[in-house]
Amino acid sequence: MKSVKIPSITIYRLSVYARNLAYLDKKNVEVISSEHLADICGINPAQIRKDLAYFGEFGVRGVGYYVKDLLYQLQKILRQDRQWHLGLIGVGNLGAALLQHTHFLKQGYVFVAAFEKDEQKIGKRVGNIIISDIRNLEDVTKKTGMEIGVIATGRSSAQEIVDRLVDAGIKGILNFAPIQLQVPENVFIEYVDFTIKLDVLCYRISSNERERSKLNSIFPKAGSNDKKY
Amino acid sequence: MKSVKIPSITIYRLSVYARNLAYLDKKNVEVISSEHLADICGINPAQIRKDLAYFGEFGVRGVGYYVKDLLYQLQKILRQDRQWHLGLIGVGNLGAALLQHTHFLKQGYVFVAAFEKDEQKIGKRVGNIIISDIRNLEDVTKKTGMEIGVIATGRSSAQEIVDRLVDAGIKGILNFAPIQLQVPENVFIEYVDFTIKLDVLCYRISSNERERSKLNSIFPKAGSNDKKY
DNA sequence: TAGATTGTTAATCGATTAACAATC
DNA sequence: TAGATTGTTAATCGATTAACAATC
Repeated sequence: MKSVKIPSITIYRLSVYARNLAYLDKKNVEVISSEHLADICGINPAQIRKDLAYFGEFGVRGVGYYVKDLLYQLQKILRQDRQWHLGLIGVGNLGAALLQHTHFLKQGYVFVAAFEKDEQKIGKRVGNIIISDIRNLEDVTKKTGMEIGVIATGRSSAQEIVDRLVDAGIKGILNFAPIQLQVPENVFIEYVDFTIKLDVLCYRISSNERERSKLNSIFPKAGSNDKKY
Repeated sequence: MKSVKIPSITIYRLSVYARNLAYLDKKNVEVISSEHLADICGINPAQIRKDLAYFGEFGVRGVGYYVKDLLYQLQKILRQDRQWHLGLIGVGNLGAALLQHTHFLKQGYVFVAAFEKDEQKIGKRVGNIIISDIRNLEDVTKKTGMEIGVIATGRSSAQEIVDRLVDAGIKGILNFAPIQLQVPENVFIEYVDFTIKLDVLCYRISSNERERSKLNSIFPKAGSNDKKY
């Protein structure tokens, strides 16, 4: 009865596997070992086998995994075997780019609505979508069968929008706004935050340089002996 | 000599703390406890104190942290106390949105160049940047003092571009292309991948529904007894 | 001083990986 | 059968958190 709680990071990797299997399939690769797939994904092969074991046995011992078959199984697990209806809130530069992001469509994600508070933008078309008034959020959400809200507003309005989406019955939120949001436990939220990733990058570069200049002052020349990878 | 390796996730959280401290400072909050800050960031208070302890003692026992002071210290650690020069490769919908992303500027990130292979786009202006020919990547990188490459191309060209950026001396890459990239060990890379996040979201929604319908068939009504959070 | 909150240790928790029996 | 690779266990590694002495 009590099923094992599967970690988010495992699901994340499943999606990486599926993506790369789709690529291999397109290249007409028919069979792949966990070791080779691990190479492509930048992951440990035991990790892959462990991740898959949460859901069943998909491989053939001594052989590996049939690409088409494993891909099919993963798509079923991830519910990539159907369309998902997205709604965008906040049609700024980023929001507009997401509306026109063709990669989503290939993956089964379709925007069915977009919302703005800016009167100038309401009624305009971006991609295939006519922008709605944010005041009609609840109505349009229900009419269009929106299932997932994509938040591309600023920090200040994000929580209020989330509350309204939750009340309207939305079960998932992809948040691009730089703020931690509150949702009830049967609603799920994922954060996309590239400013933080830039911060991490800059820290790593700086601390690497600090490290090197320290080494250089002790062993002059040592740091300049760069190897190719 | 051998300094403790600080986990990426700690740096990630440091950036979250800094962001929220900046917000608190703007609201004229002067002192904050780890418990309250933890609330805002959606993190355990012991976690915050542990993360900070990697870098020093920034608080006052019995009091908490002075917002302005801690913010200043974090910005110094993260090297947010200077400008960073970004270069964009691939000016599609997403790339163009990033070029015009005003939030970056506030954080000290400035695009100094953008590159395309599409002749139609070369020479056009987006935001403050004139798009360069990708063939001049190495030249323009050096001339503009580009430090970080932001990859917003498709999967197929990403690795080749990374190799050229690395040869041109770039030390950090923010990658939006859906592919695992190879870099030498003194070059750092961060991935932004919102399609995967959508996949995780859909899995969570689906598995939650599967769970609920299972419960409902055993204890009818149980699932409909929704509590507010 | 009494109350509060930090900095830090030690315990807990969870995720990764090596190793190998099972088996194609 | 011999060789290869999975599925799974057990060991390792690392991150989170509770607890509390230090101290403002």
